[in-house]
Amino acid sequence: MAPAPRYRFAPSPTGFFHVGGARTALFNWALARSSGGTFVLRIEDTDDARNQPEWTQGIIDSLAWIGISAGDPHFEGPHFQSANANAHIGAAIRLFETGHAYFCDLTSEQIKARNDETGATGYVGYSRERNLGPGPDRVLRFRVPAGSTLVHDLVRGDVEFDNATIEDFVLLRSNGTPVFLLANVVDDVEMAISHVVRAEEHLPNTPKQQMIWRALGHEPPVWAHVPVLVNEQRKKLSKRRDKVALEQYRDEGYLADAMVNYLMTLGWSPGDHEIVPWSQIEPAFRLQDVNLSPAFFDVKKLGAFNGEYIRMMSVDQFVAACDPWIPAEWDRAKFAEIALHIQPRLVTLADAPGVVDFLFLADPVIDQDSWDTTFGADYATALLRQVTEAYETCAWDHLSLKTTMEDLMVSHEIKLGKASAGTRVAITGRTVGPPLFEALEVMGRDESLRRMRAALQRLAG
RNA sequence: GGCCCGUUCGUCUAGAGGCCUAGGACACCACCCUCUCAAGGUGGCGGCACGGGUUCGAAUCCCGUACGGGCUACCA
Repeated sequence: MAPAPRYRFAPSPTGFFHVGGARTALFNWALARSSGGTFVLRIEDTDDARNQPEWTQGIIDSLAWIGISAGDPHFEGPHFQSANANAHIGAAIRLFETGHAYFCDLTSEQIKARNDETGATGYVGYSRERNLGPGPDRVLRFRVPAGSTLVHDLVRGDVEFDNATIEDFVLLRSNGTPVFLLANVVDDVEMAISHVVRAEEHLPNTPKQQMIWRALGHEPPVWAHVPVLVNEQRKKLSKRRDKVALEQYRDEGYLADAMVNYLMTLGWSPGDHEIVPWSQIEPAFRLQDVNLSPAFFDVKKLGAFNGEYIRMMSVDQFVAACDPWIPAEWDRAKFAEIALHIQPRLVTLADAPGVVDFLFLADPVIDQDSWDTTFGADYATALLRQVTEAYETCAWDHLSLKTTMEDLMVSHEIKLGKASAGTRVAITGRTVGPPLFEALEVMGRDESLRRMRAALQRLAG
């Protein structure tokens, strides 16, 4: 029986967690869990000095947010590549001893100078037959064999590389430190990684890694290169130009479930319906079904998913989920009363305070345009006066408030939409917002009347 | 430049030679519902990059072209 598969996930610690990385992590996670295998987290930086503990913690936190929990039995790690430097160097020496690698004392400048003479590009095996031993200022290079290298890729099929196009690449720098390509393979071998699922950009590196695997005496793992995520210009998502930090979406009130679900629809399809819980995605995901072409990370569609997920919550869940975005001084009970009415109106949780702030502020922030257009109507001021008067004595529940206004509007021959506009602006300062009568009920008679009278005064003055 | 990968509505996708008059979702538009805005409902717009093959039959297989992207460090 074949051993349980081991999927390695190797984000580089750069201070944030990339949405593209998140998707790759989810792919690996689904595969590891549904196969009874293991998701192996490896922090990849060969230089220990660059490993920032808080960055690693950030990655672990972000993974946990999207459901990839370090406490899960299928989760292993984090492993640190830099901690394994001795093994990397040991492997390099073995490659030298077995003739798979050789030392070279040429500097980059010297190589460039030679190339200028010969018209060659890259490193063309200048020191291959010089039988140099180890020494200061010498790099160890892999002796790329003649022939070709065939990479079996679960997503893309067989890809053949002509070895003549692959230069004798460096394994050990002149200062003796291992290069990532080597470190990677050594760690993969040591951690018994069976599947390498990563972004397409790594495909050109794969023949090199595969050659190292074989030179080290091991069969390469199963490769799978998934398409990259791109921006509207169809360029790979980059930190400089694009919003790529998963943490940022979390902080803006995108739900983890929505993000996970959306990410999984990029390059793959869960089937007849695209809004599906992870419990259905996990067993359904297969690498064979992953697309070959890059996918645009569409924040608008993410927003649509997020709205769906917000609406799927119970009101209690929704209130609890909003809490981090609600200012500390706001009355929680009052927010809970209005929550039901704003739930279907949100794209992100961060939008919540903006649509109900009028309930909590000392005075509404009057939008001048809303005010001008609303009270530009000839009936508006008179009607507001009538409504204010009636609201002094009518029952204070949204149904009574509504019928009271309906009784008053008939003489003006307008519909409720126009009739309520003046009160809405007086109360909220805007023409758009949650249902007016429910908002009035939550706000209470005293404060509502105060605002309506203030509006009348402003109209008079 | 070299090597590699890719190409179905604007976007994400379904599609494994006949179920395709190419299906769904987001976006957009219209209408319905409606106290505003949303949500919800109904409908609309819109696509197989191009050219050759193979086949009775091609979005699907093959070749070429075009276009796009990725990689090309003693970074990871």
